[in-house]
Amino acid sequence: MGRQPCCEKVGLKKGPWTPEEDKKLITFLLDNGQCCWRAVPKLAGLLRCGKSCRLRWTNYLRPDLKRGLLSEAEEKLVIDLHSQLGNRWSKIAARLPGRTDNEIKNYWNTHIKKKLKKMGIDPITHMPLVPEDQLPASATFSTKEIVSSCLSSSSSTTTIGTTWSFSPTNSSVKVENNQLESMEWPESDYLWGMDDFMRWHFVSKEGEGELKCPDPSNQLVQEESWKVGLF
DNA sequence: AATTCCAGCAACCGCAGCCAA
DNA sequence: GTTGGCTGCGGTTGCTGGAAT
Repeated sequence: MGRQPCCEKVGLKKGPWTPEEDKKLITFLLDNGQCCWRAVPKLAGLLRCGKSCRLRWTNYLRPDLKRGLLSEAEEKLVIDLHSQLGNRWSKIAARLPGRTDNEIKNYWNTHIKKKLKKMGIDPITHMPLVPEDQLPASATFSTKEIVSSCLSSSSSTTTIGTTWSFSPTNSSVKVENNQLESMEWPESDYLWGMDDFMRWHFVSKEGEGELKCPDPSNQLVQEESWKVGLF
């Protein structure tokens, strides 16, 4: 039997969206809001699958999207979140205002993966890419340190990062997070809430963004700085 | 100048999860 | 408890433009 397709594909257009199609979709969604995606193409006068409309809207047409390359701070945040969450792009994207899961996934696959490999870090495990026979008796590696030193020579104050201590003799790996106490936390605990994220201080630096750890004594000022810098 | 190669990115596909009937 | 529909997610594909030959 099998499932029915999400929509009747016969006669539907595929491939790149035209400006006219974009305009129709934007106009419809701004006028009516997001309702059931299945009905959107019909109501908006588009020969597209509802899924395709949702994707186009969420990834490219939404007015709150940021475009362009990820800033250094965003890149570091993505790396850190990936070390905690793995390929859960939507969860990672939720921590980066104005960025989409698809955008981050693409950026990871095309830029960050290569960069990490070049740095000697396994992009999957975030462990150092060192042949087993070359490992010291015991060592401590920090993605924070490696990433910070390799991504930029500027003095970053970002304090996000995961520290891996492992001992080949007993194959034990100890994972520590500079912000978070344990990788074993349930997601709701070890992920930052949006409020936590908003407390970070976004500083414009020669066109690049940078996250700074907030001064706990002046949280309100830091929060406002972040918002101003970001938007 | 023409051709080939390759990186980057937009878009598609299939599956899983959720929810209502 | 089961079934079917819808939405969202993650992996993958394929097109495009720039670089290399």
